Amino acid sequence: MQEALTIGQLSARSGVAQSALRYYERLGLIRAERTSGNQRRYHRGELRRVAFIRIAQQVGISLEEIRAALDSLPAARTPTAEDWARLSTTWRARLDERIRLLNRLRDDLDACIGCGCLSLRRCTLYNPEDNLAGEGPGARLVLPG
Amino acid sequence: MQEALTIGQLSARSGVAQSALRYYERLGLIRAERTSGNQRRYHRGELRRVAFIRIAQQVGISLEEIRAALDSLPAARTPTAEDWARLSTTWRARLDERIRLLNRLRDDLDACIGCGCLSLRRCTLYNPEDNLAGEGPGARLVLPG
DNA sequence: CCTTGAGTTGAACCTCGCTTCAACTTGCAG
DNA sequence: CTGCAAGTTGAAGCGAGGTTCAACTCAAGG
Repeated sequence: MQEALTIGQLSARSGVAQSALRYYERLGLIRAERTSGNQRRYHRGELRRVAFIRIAQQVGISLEEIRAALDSLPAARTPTAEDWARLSTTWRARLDERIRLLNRLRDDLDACIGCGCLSLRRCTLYNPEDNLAGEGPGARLVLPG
Repeated sequence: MQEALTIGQLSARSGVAQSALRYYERLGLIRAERTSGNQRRYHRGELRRVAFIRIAQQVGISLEEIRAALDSLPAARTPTAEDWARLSTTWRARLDERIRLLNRLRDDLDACIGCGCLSLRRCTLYNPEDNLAGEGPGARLVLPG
């Protein structure tokens, strides 16, 4: 098993376009060594990073936030299982939060449809606190989060 | 209760910037009548549409997809509760799907961290079907959805 | 050698979802 | 009627997250 991956190999393995991998490198999300001829060679560990990046993106986290999270991993040595676990703990909270939000949105929508209150009056979804009467009649849209 | 809302009123009520409301109109997401002096006047029902748009956006649905969904509402008459309910049913499925996906992502991540398999080998998260051995050894990243 | 495919760069371009701007016109209160 | 806030337009700009392109170099096989 060879130690380093070319960009083509990393792209094929990760399913991420080469242009995107170079872009991630510019943003500081992944790292590569260079051959004498200036070609990128990736540690196998970068595959983990790329996977992590795509997963995080899926749940709506920006590349900048992802970069910040990945910066918490030690650059000098290969991250251990504990390093990843520490990072994962933080992110689990994010996932939990998003799941909670989605559930609330769905349930609220169900409730609104059910009660026929999509008129935006007396509706917990659009007017959660019912304290917005300051500027004339009617509710104001308040988005959760 | 006045019948029509100005753009300023709709903006204040919905929490959406006027520029965004004009943008939505250009994309065909909302509609407005015009005064003799060419100013927009919104039916109160447009408030529902705007709220719907923001909610849908929150769960990561593009404006184009939202437009397609809203096109299913009758343009001629004010949508009834049944019209909205029909639309909501479709979207509930979307929400359920996204919730399912997020849960899976979280659980898989937990499992991967737990088993130390973030090496992308023998890992259900990165290699759900374990049938990707065609092009050399090692797993390929396969994103769900 | 020569060829061919894979890799390199910076710059330009793209879509999405808006915001900002300039240069006006309308609506309404005093 | 004046004055001013609120509305109008099209065009340009922005930030994120990339892709595409031209012009080149590198690596490996014959």
